[in-house]
Amino acid sequence: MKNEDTRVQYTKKVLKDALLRLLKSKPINKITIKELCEEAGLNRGTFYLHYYEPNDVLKEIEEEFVREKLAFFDPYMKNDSPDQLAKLFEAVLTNSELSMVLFGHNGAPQFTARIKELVREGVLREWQKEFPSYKREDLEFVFEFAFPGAMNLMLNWISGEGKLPVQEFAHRLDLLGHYCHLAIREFQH
Amino acid sequence: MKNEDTRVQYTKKVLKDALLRLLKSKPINKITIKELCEEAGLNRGTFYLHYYEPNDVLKEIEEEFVREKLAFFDPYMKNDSPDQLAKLFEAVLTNSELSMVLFGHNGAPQFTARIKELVREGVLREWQKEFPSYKREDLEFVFEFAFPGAMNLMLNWISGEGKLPVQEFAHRLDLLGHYCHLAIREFQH
DNA sequence: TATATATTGAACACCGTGTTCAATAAGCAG
DNA sequence: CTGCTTATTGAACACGGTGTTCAATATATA
Repeated sequence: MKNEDTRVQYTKKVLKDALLRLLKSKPINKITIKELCEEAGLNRGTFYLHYYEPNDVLKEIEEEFVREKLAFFDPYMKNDSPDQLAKLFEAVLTNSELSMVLFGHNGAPQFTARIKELVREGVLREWQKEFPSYKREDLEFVFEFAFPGAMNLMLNWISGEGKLPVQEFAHRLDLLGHYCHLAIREFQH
Repeated sequence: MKNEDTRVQYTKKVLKDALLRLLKSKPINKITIKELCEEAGLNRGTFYLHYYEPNDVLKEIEEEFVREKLAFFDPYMKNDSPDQLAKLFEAVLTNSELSMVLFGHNGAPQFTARIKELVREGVLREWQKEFPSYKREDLEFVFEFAFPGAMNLMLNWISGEGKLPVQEFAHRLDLLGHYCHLAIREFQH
């Protein structure tokens, strides 16, 4: 009873594949259980044995992506190297098709929020180390500014098929993050 | 035949009011035509005389908000003053309830994009004036970074009932935008 | 006041939903 | 390989929202 039944694994896999196919042409909330099952070649009743709505399948896809490709963000790994950003790009690049769906507008509203929370702790800790004199709340303020911007740039970058070389793109993100901190000096309270 | 029929005006108004009421508890894509009409006290058939789906009503609400409250962004008004930001805050503050819905997660996915395009031209022109030596594409790169961040901060700020004084909040946004430009100096090509 | 037209309520077929049931297929443990 | 367990299937069902129609009614406008 170690692993899931082979049949269940198959069912979930074809559902995920079918969903990703459909997500390229329409947003998640326009995808119906019926069409998802037809795309997957499954009986509609089978869907209800594992999920409640199509978004559940998407959540599972995200979960896998985070667990398998973004494991290095785990704070327990004590990965204090600033090349996390580079690793993230690598993961995104080698899974660009999937990333485009997850990060894109047809993707999951909850995904961005998921990544945000995943990244928050590590980034704030890093920043706190670099700027010990700054207040935690000011760093969070800047994080709330910089994170969505970085996500948006990344989405543009993936979609645009990476006109900029990876190194330069990462360099710019790094720069922007860095310069945002400088603003804190002029914050008032 | 100057204006719309009084009855049509009434119908659209109650639909908008009803939709805003419903949007406080659930996202737009979960709102059904049936419940919207019941909330509005209208016959379901009446809805189809003016709209196709609930999102159309939301789009019209946005349209009005932009036209009535954000008219000063119109580039034809040649409003070259940098107090556009302050005016935006004023508009958002005096319509905080509506703004929270439009900017928030239950609101319209297209609204943020709408504002983005509305603001883009003015902001880029302003920046180009301030930093004539910078390339247009670099300024756009920074805009793609700064805009989502600013929107996110604004949403947080409205929802948090404005813990920060307006002036200080606007000051910080201004600062962040300014410091982002400094990064351009170190861009490579 | 007379005319135009917006709204209503009812009815309709259509479609996706969520659930059930017995029959069938496939995996898994011994 | 065999027997047991369980996932999947196909069919059926009631339910609810959709989109459209129609004549009847109410209301605005000229």
